[in-house]
Amino acid sequence: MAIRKVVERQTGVALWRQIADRIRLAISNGDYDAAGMVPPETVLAGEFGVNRHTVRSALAALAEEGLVRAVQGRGTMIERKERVSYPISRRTRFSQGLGRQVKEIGTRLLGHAGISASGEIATSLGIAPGDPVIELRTVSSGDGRPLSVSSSYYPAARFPRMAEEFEQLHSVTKAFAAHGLDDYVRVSTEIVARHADGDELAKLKLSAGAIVLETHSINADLDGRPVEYSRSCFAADRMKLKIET
Amino acid sequence: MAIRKVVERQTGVALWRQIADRIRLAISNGDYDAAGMVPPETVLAGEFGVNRHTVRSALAALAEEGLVRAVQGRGTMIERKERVSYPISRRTRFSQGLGRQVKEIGTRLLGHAGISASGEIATSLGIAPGDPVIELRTVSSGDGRPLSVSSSYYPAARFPRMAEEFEQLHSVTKAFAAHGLDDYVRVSTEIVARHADGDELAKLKLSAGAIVLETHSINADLDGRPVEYSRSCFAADRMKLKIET
DNA sequence: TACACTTGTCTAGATCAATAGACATTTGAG
DNA sequence: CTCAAATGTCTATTGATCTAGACAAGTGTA
Repeated sequence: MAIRKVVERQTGVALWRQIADRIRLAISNGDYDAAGMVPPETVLAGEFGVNRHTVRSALAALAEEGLVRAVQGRGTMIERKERVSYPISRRTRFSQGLGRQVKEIGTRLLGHAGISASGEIATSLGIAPGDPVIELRTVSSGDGRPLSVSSSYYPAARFPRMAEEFEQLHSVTKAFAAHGLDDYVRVSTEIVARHADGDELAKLKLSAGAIVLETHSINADLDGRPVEYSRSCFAADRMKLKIET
Repeated sequence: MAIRKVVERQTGVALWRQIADRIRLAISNGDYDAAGMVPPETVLAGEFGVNRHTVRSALAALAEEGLVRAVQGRGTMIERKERVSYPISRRTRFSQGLGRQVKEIGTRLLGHAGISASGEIATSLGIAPGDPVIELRTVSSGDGRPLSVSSSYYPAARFPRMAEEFEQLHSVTKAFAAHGLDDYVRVSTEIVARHADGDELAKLKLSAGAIVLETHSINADLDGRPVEYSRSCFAADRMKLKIET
C-alpha cells in the first residue's frame, strides 16, 4: 500500500527531524509492536517520499536518544517505547502517581532561594506582592531519564524551613508534614505546550527542537488556602498527562 | 544588558523558527506589553546572537501568522497576544468554557461515518470490539481562527442518530439530549504534546513545525457508562488547557 | 553456499539556511 | 528641515540539508 505520509518542506523544520518525530510517535503508539522493529529504511523513505539518506538522519537521531538500535543486515530494532503517564487529580502526588510505571524515581534539588513574591506567584498563593516566598528548583527522573524540571513556591511565613526539610526528606509531602500540614489538594492546573528553551534542553537531556508540556499548578490545604504554586516542564516525548475528574 | 538568549544550531530546527517560537512565547507572556511593540530587529539579533536577516525571517513568519505587523520606520507592532484558555473539569462543555474569551464560536462538521469499534475506542467506550460506533469529525474555531480538530466516537446502539442530530443542532450536548441523555460528566482526559502532522497543519491553518496538544477524553453518563470517546488536537500556540480539580 | 534483504559508507550536486555588508526608504522627534 | 532610528531590499558567500546513485558489509533463509 505505502500510504504517503506528509512532511512539509521549507518550514524551518528539517525533514529528518519531522520524520524522527513521526517515527517516535508511531513507536509510542505501538504501531510497530508486531515486529518489534522499525520498517526498513527504503520503505520509510517511500512512505515519506524522501531519500533514504534523509530517513537515516532521522533514525540516527532516534538512536542517539536511545529509542532504537540499528543492526547491519537485520534492521532497526525498537529499544524503548513507553511514554510515562502522569496522573493529575485532586490528590496529585508526584512519586505516587508514577508508581509502577518506573522502577526508580528521583527528585534532585537544583537550588533554593528566598525571594519576594511577584505578580503571578503572589496571585496564585493568595499573598501580597513583596511577601517572602521560598523557591525550590528541582529536576525529577524516572529510571535515570529526566522527566521534568520544576520551580515551586511556598509562602515563607507559613513554611519557613521548606528548603531544609525538603533537602532532608526528599519529599514535598513530608516537608509539609514537618510544618504541621498533613493534607493538601490540587486546586488548578494550567497546561501549555511549547518548544523547550536551551536551559530545559540541557536539564532534561533533550535534543533541540523538542517539546515541553509546561504546567502551572496550585495546591491548597483543606481550608482552601494555597500552600504551593509550582511551574513544571515535562519532556513531552516521554510523558503524557492524565487528568482524572 | 542584552541577555544572550540561547538558540541551538544543527538540530534540524532552523534558527529563524526557534526565534519565532521564542518571540511568540514572549508576546503571549506579555513581555513586550509596555511598548506594544517587538524590540527592533538589531536588538533581537544581538540578544539571540544571530544576524539581523535571521531575525527578519522569524518576524516574517510571525507576520504571516498575523501576530505582528511591521511598519517601515516605526517598528514591528504586536497585533494579537491572547492564548485562549480551555477549561477541563467534570462538567467540560466546549462552547461554555471559552465563554467570554472569544466572541464567536463555531464547530463545523467535517464528516461522519459509521464504523466498528477497534482497540482503544472499544476499551474507552466499554463496548465489545466490532460493535458499531458513530464517528464525528469536527473542527472548532474561535473568532474565525481554528482552535481544534476532533474525532469523537459514540456507541451507535445507544445514540443511533448522533450524526443527524449534531448536524441540525450543532451541539453535542443537545444531540445527547435528543437521545434522552440530559447530563454527562468528563471521566478522564489524557494529554500529550507533539508536532502537528500535515493534515492538522492544514485544518488548523498552522505553519509547519507547530505543536499540538492532543487530548483523549471520555465522557460518561451519571451512572458511569461511557457515552463519548473523543480525540482532539488543539493548536498549542493559541490555547492553554486549564484543569480544575 | 547462494541469495535476498538490510544497514553502512562514499561521492557529487542541488537547494535551503545563515552570515556579512551596503544602501534605500519611511517614520517620528527635535 | 534635519537627523537618528527603524524596516526594506539587494548581492555575495559559507555551511547545512536533501537528493541521487553506487557499492560494501552483515544477517538470515533456502
